Amino acid sequence: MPELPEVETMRCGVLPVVGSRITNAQRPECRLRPILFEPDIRTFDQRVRGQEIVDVGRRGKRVMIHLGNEDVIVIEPRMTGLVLLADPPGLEHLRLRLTLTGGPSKQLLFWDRRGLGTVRLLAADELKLKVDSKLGPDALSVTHHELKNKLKTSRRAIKVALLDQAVVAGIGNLYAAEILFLSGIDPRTRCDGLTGPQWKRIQQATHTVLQEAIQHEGSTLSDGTYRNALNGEGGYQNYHRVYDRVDASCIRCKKGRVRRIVQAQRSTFFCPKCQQRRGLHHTVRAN
DNA sequence: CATATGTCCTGAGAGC
DNA sequence: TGCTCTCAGGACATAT
Repeated sequence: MPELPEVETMRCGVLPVVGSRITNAQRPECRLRPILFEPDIRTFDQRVRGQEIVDVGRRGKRVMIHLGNEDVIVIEPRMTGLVLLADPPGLEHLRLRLTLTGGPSKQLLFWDRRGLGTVRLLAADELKLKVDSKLGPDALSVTHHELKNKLKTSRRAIKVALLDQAVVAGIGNLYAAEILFLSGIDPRTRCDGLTGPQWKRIQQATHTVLQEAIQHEGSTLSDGTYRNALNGEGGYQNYHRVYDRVDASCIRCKKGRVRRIVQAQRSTFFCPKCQQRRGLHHTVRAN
């Protein structure tokens, strides 16, 4: 679930450890591990030991921990991963512990209940190949020209295209629905049928929704998994306009009822009245 | 037992 | 026909 706002909240939460030094890296207690952990923990530990954390950044839905030797720890939480300074929800699913010294926190943790998340230690020259080349511009800074140019010939539905991290990095299922609601655009609209002003509205709505969500520290859904770095809940779930609100009356027009459809095997929520399609021929069929 | 948030992979089918 | 684009489905692991 962590999408851009949740990952950005994690990033800000661990920012205070910039300037700390890593004493060691361990894969604690549990034998469970992330789907991908590279290199092996022994090599990982050797390479990070004694290194200073010089910055904590973010690329799309990944947290980037930059070390003094220019190596970067790239953490991808995927469905249930958390980057924490506080003690985790349970020790059972703790996947990585960095012991720290010389700063406000004595640890930086990666906790992941489902274990689909990944942790990689990459040298500077590997970053371009393994991270940058797979991601489009960050959703917070993407321009409407970039969106339009990448998608104007695409036959995909706009909702599906917004989830493509190679197009724009950071948007997931929840925020795609919120963004298109704010844009007033039917999620089934084909990209090649969108007009210039519509691309601009999508870009503006993307910025607005993501910034709002960051201010509220992301969305903690009913499963309660997502937490900020101090193990607190996000607050944006109370401000969702359409996500997970099937049959509720639309907050804008008050008349339409929020509808749920399935696109690319994921739920899409929208208001059929506020998000009118212009013509059938510009729409991608959804089941 | 179906469902949920993200990504990667494969294979089939659509369309230029 | 041939190439490219797109989507369906499975895999990953777990709790409601």
